[in-house]
Amino acid sequence: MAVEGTKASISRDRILYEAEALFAERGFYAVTVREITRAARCNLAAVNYYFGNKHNLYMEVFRSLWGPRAKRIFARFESQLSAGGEVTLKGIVRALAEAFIKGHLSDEERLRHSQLMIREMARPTEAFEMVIGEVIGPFQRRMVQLIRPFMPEEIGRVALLLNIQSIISMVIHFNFVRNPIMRITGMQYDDPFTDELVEHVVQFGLNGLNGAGQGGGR
Amino acid sequence: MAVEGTKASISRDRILYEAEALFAERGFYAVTVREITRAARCNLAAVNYYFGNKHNLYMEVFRSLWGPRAKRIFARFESQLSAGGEVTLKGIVRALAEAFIKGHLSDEERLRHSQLMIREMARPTEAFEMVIGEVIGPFQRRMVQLIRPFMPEEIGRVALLLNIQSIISMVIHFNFVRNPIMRITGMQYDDPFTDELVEHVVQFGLNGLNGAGQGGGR
DNA sequence: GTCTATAGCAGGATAGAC
DNA sequence: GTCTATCCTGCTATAGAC
Repeated sequence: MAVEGTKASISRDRILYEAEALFAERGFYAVTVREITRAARCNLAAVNYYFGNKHNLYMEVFRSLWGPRAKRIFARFESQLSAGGEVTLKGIVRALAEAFIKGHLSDEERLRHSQLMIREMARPTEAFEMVIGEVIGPFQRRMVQLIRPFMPEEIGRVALLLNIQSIISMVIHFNFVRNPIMRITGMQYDDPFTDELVEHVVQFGLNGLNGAGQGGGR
Repeated sequence: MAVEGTKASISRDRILYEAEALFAERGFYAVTVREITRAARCNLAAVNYYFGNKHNLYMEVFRSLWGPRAKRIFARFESQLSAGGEVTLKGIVRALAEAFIKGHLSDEERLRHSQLMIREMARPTEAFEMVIGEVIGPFQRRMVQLIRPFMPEEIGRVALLLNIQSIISMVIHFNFVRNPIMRITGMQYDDPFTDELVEHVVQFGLNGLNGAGQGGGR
């Protein structure tokens, strides 16, 4: 609303930014207003001044940071999709994997984004309606539209959705469950490894999709 | 240690049971000792009497409920695996999917089990060492041992682990992220639907695995 | 082993100076 | 818009009666 970057909004922005990081990392209840204001290098009273209370701050994180970022990721997915000329199943899966695992965000920001989303999926709050209504729902519908032409005619609606969810489960998993993944594989989440992750998701997901509706081989 | 079911241990057991349900559903910080003791129909002081403090109670949930249950699930997986005679790749994936999605636990208990595990994976506490050292690690090694023979000779260690993790990502996803799944598919987690989930995971996972190391089709 | 009562403290929220 | 000081609730943990 207000002009970005004015003196008036600097503290407010820092609070939002730090609050998102902390909520993503540890969840609403584990984070205190004192921590947030300390991280944002401002006063304890600032959260109440700008957002009324802690809960409103949480909601505002979704409205003004998470939501717009999700839209940027979606836009990126679409532009990569149409950049490759003809749309193939492989191109769709690759665009999805890259949007979630690599994308144009910093590694830290992408992790934060996934964590907030998964927290809402696992334990919905008021933000869930926004997350599913404005982001997950539309994305899901778009994926159905994209993938349907590559699936057998007779595939059911639910079966199609489960296929899409399975691809999504991988990208979520590899983003969110980093600790055990690093521990088990011994890898760090650096560029070569995330490249390998994308390649893996594309290959595994494509083969999974290609087998849809045929009862599975071997 | 003490004889199960004696008067002496009834309150303690109820606290453990209710604490696990609450911690799984909402996480350590969102749950209060008051809630736990209210749910267990005993006094506020009981948590400190039996467990010293709230944190020890959390750890005890993992030691005496979660850990043993994980071992039962593992045993179930093994027995189903050997029950089918010859071990096939499909048999392995099916045993895994059934152990996590159906299994012999009640639906509520399985959900609880997954939720606690994922909380630790996403945000490790002291319980993480136990979870990964005694459960996830051994299971992962067993899966490597089982699946390796079906993979191309030249497949790398990390590639193999990513394939295994991808199967696991699906069963975790379909267990944990129920809210959006139900919302999106319009399905309830009843028997027919979990059957469909198992079939889907088996088929999608099998196709994903069968394509491993070949660079993806189409 | 279970209870009541309460200490002690950390948290969210507010009042009011600057 | 930002700060300090403070209120008050609700929490964990403990003391001590039964």
